[in-house]
Amino acid sequence: MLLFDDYKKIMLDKIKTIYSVQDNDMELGTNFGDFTLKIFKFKDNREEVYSRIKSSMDMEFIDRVELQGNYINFYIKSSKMLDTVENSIGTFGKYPNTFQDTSKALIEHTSSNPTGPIHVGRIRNSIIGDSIFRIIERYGTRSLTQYFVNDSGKQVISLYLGHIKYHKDEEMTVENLLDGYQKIYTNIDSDPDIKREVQELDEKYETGDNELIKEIQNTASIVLKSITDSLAKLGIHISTYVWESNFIMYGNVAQLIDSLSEDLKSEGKAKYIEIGDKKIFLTRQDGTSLYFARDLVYHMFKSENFDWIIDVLGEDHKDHAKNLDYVLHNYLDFPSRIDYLFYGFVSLDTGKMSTRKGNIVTVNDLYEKTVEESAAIIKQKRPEYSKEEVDKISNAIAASSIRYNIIKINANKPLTFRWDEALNFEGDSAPYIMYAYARACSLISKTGNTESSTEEYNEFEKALIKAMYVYPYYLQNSVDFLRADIIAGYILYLVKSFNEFYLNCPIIGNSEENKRMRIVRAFKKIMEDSADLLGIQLLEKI
RNA sequence: GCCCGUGUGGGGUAAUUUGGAUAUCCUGAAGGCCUGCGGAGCCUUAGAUUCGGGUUCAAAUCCCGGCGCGGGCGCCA
Repeated sequence: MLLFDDYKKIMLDKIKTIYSVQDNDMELGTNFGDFTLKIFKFKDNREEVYSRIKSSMDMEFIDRVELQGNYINFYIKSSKMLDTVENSIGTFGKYPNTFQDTSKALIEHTSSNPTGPIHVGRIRNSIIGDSIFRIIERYGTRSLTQYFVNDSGKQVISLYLGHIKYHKDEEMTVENLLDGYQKIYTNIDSDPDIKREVQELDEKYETGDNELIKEIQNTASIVLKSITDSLAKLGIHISTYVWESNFIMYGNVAQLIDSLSEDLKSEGKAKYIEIGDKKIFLTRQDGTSLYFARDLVYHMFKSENFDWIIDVLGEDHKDHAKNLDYVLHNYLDFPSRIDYLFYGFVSLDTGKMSTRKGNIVTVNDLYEKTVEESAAIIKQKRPEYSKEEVDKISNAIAASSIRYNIIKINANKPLTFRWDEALNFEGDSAPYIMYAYARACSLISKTGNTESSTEEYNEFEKALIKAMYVYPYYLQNSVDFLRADIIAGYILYLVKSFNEFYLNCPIIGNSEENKRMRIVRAFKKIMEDSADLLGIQLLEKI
């Protein structure tokens, strides 16, 4: 929960004692006042409504109240907004302050099958998950992230078998494993032996051959390591891992199927549950379990320790999630709050991404090219920087840029990856944001820390102060709708306000220096706070 | 075919939940600022709500239909 001087709420509460208005009748103003109240429902006597509301607005933070058409616009004193931000930072080290929630949240994200490098499509999952995790933490809810490692099923068995068949005496490197995996897939249709071997291993695996399960876990963990290395480059660190095989090893899947037995129907030996006119199978004819059953077990497991479960899923999982949710709530008394966050697929401008056709861009490729490109620009713009500085900055730009370009798009929209956009560092981009921060830092390093108690602010100063003050409203919204793109939009708005201020308000040596530096120092803090939510790495020099 | 989602300037994108003022911002195009505290900047101009109906004082937003696009319809995951 966020704690700050919520002027909107204070005004609304007061207005509610006079007239019946809804919370959403008042919103943040854009061009017309700091806050604005819709009074269409009072339009027959709006003059009277206006004058009664106006005279009730006797709070100290009110600058003025105006009637414009069917709206009442409220202007807040900039000095009060700046005080609010500064006091909170001074007292609590952050604006807004938070009240620590007692509940615990678990965000499951990425969970890519450990059968290949992570590409720019899958990374959308990780970036959304990690940003939502950071936002919820910031909001005051204790959270962890979790990667569900899918190490059962034919895909991972093929990875294991590929190594045995094609690279048996070689070291288990990621390259060898992926090569063997590809070979299994290209040969499985023409070679009945391979099909049979996969089948045999699968049955052995499912009946709980713990020796085999462990060997396959080891194999998968090598590819998994390469995935988490890619994530780490973007500043994404998973708190916990859960191996799907553990649920088979410890018999949880069998238990679940037992406990549901009254609700299950059979077709031969295969068991299914009926939802509407659909049959959702939990086990196969041979008794082995299916994804749906294992996912039920996994969710029940998550709910044992967490009050709030968030799953980040590709939109191809929509039906699955709907059915899962239905069974969890109607047959299993699922105790936790659960949210499913879906995201649209990422395609390339050359068409759909396809591992088999080789039409993919891996995160490692993208990262390397972005580092290269930004390093070239830094060398040109700042030839005096050392190699270490160039390295540090270009890595920060690459991680920030990749994250920002993906998170700024509303998750449920499809996204087309384009190299020229990924490598554009102007306008709505991470370097634009990082640069504004560096400018602010440069000013701070050149000025002293002096007091100022001016009440008068020009339009640029006012706009920037307001942009800082409204941060909690954006944060609240992004938590309410579990949307990280709202924060991206906010940061861009904040930075634009700063750049306009910077160009129009000279500071060093100016008579307004002390007043303006108060604003700059607050801006620096809000930037650090908000950029961190998206994993944008701010540097004092860029 | 059926089900779910989506459609905003040349390209991308916000506002759509909760109907409300002049539809945001970026890019690209045309022009401009600046011996400037860091130009990865700032300003100006032109340019958009898929089509048809409906509800409403008011529709990008809600409802119905068409068309386009994405996803799903496995004893795969």
